Amino acid sequence: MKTLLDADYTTRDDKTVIRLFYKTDEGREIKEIYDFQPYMYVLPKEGEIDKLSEEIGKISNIKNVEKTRMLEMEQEVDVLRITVNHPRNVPDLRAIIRELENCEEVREAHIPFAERYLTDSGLVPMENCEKLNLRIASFDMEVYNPDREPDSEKDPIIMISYADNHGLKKVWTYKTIEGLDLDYVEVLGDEKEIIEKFIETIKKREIDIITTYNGDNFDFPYLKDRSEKHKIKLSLGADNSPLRMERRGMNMGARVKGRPHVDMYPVCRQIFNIPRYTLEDVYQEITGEEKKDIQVNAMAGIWDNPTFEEYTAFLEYSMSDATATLEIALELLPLHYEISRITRELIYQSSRAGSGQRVESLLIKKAFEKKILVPNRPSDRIVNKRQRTTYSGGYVVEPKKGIHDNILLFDFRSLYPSIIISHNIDPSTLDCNCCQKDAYMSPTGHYFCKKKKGFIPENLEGLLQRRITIKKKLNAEKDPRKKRFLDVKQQALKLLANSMYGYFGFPRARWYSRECAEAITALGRKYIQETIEIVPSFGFGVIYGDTDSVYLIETEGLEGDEVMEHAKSFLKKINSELPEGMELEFEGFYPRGIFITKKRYAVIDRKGKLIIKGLETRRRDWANVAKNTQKKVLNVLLRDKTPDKAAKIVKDMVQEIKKGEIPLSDLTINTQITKDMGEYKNEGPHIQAAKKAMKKGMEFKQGNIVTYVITKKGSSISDKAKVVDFVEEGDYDTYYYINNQVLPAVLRILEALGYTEDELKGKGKQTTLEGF
DNA sequence: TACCAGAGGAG
DNA sequence: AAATCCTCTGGTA
Repeated sequence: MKTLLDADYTTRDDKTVIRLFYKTDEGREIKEIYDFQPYMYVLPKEGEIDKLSEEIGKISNIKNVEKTRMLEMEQEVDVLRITVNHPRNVPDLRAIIRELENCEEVREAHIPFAERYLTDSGLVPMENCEKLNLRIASFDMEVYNPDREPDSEKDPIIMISYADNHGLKKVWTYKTIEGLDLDYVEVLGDEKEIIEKFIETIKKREIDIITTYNGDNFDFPYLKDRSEKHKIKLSLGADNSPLRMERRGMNMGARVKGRPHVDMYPVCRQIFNIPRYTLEDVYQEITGEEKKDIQVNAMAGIWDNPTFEEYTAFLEYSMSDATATLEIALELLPLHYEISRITRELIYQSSRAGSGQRVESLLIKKAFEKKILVPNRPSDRIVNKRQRTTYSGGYVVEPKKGIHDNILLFDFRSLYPSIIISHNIDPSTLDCNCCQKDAYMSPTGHYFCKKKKGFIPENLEGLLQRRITIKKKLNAEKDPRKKRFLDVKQQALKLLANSMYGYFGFPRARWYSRECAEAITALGRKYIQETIEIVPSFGFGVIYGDTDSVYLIETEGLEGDEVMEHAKSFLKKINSELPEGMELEFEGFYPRGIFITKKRYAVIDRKGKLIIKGLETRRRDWANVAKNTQKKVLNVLLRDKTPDKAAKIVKDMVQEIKKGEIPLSDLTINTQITKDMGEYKNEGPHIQAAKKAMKKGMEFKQGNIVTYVITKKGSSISDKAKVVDFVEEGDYDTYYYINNQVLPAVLRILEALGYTEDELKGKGKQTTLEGF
């Protein structure tokens, strides 16, 4: 048994060699493939294939020209398959060929060579990797940082922590202290020695996967710089090749050949929705436990003049970074193994890929199997054009504002995927020539072929059917380990199925089709609107709805079983009229809910669990004081049904804030820097806070989340905004936190119940309590 | 006060 | 480098 961990190509004697990095029962294996050459397809102008073939034959660096038949928009076409001697010549040859008189188009010239091999060979990365018991290690570094942000030119690495899933835990450092007693600490001579020890350990312990937390942007590039300083070859690769930093779009990826490096930071940003993505926050999200943390600005001081307690705490912190990263990796990697297997992308790629890239990888593999010509990547000009053409999305119902009791929720199961499948929505079936009258119609005026199944609907259906099979197995399975394995499998399939609609509308997609994306959403609107129209005839009223869901209340004085009977006949009626594969489901019953505006509401379920949507409580750019107060008010209204307590909660919190005793952790606001720092026309509080912090040596760039507090000193809000690291406890603007945080968050809710702002601020009388 | 840029959520 | 719809803030004129 073996599992494919990595693949690349190299050049030997000017010939290409594909290398496949396997983990096997015995150890590892690097298989080399010599007989695979890059190629591209060329579509000739109508009837000119022979002329074109002749023209291409005259060009140098071409190994072979051969006629073949491929599918283009579900039609068989004659094309030329051009084999090239080396991938490095592909771009130039493509440019030459596409200018030839008889050439219509060049295809598949831009598929990276190693990926091309994986596609054509049908190899599945990470197959059986669970059975092979992969050796997974994590590492983290602490760096000397007297100027806050370390500079790899001068600031050495002072600790490297390491943990693997075979029991080894280490912190390598080169300073000790009297009485130091931590069994995992190994004190070596200097920075060079700890780096060498790290490299040696990865190799000796036959590590298969290296994980880090932000290793792409910090640990690996820093380690690389420091290794170069010491003239150490950072030969971590399974073939002893050095670590390589690769460009991946806007970001960098640290690549170790044959021992894939998986950076958990981008993985966590994709999977979790939390206010911040520090290792501590993510660790808490996964395990529910607090992780040790120490102040970054204290590190250099501790290193220079350590006390026993401080140094021990520093070492413990360092160790916990590696063990936490390992724990996170062990938790999240299984999903990525599965995504890797489904999309047949290397784990190095798939762990860093976005939804669009994953869908595309999957489609390229499936296209190869069906001999479908892969569409080219759009040029920047086309991408720009696509970005300018927008289309309409889901339908949102204006909510009936206020409190409602006994709410029923219905929603369409996988609305967009089920529309794609049941209406056969695909670029190749769009406005086909064969079934104009009898086709699947879209409200947009386009129609979709009924005779031939489209490429994307077919594959989407495949994903969903596999998911159904797996879910059946999952329900029958007793062994918790196997259950978890199956659950991860179905999650991965769901993830990919749900990405298909977005892919149609993604301007950089090869299979982009605005008509398809538009048809999907238009049909979605049609079905939800038709559903809403017949609601009254079953004795219900619509409280709210968004895209694929409707919240209903009973309106004709029915009770208990009678309500459920009506709900059942409502469902039956809707479902009898839906196309096969689409289904409206009863999703839940909520004794009470409060609806504020579109996309902002809260309901409580029978178990007393509060479900809050869109409100400040759910947003990272609001302070905890406001979020917690809002949550308390919602609890009082929905759970305890004691609205008069709400005013007291708010008044008490206002007093607390005035006292100046709210801890900073409840005052911080998190906002992401979404643009390049220089691109801002309007600099909001987070940007101005970041800029001030940058003057003090902190680094900020696009993608970072700024955690700031509105302090006492300054004129405007932005002026008062300071990154939390530079704020003293108690230094906060009470006026701002009362009037711009707590009050707006709670007033919005109370106003939806009919209170006025003046009443709530004690200026008026509380007479509008009746009604609940 | 009206408008905008910017952000982050829902589905 | 998945889509659109929507609310809300802080700054500006």
